Amino acid sequence: MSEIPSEKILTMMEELLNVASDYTRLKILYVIMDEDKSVSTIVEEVGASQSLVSHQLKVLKKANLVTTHKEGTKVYYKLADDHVNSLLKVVQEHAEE
Amino acid sequence: MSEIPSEKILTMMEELLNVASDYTRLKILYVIMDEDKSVSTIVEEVGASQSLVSHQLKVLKKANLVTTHKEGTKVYYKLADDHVNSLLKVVQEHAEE
DNA sequence: TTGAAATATGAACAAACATTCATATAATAA
DNA sequence: TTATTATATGAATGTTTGTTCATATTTCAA
Repeated sequence: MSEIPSEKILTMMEELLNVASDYTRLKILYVIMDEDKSVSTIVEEVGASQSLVSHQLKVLKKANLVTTHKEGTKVYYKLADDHVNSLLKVVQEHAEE
Repeated sequence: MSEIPSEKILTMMEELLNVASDYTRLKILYVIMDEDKSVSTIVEEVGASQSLVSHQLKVLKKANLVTTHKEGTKVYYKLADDHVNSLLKVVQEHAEE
């Protein structure tokens, strides 16, 4: 007897899934999964343009999937919490079958 | 040391998340979560137009998130497998905090 | 065979979005 | 200050997509 979540919860779920459902952002999330990394490192490892990565990092941050801290001129991004990990794991398992 | 999934896997993950990341489709998935239901029942319980529900059911089916069987004029939809449940659970938990 | 009920489909449209390009801002070093 | 490195931002654009409206198809009963 699972209930349908409230409109508010459903909307929040929709937003989270929307943010996660982009190739570039998925790749970013994996790149910073184990340790926080600077934007320039993320740009290298993701293999996308600096502008695109910066735009998408902003999307991820606005949705609270990542947090940041600054060191000098560099900005380090990391996953916000463990839910993001769980989400990626479940989706990856589904995809790998 | 989590590896970045292959391009193919990432694309599949992107597609799954995309399909899940819509308000109407999320609601449909919850409506048929416990038992399979006919389109007309889904339309009622979701509270969207028949056309919209039908279109979105098609999207869900194409992505293999749901399966169908026919009884007379009615078509019954149900969740394809348990991954869908797990995915919704993880996302819902994230949203509820 | 007509009619009604259930479901699917196609066109049309506005809104959302990913990406690129050019440029701005911030921090530091020389 | 000036130059350089790191990051962010804004405009522009082409594509995708959610929704509606109208209509088609299927199934079965009368």
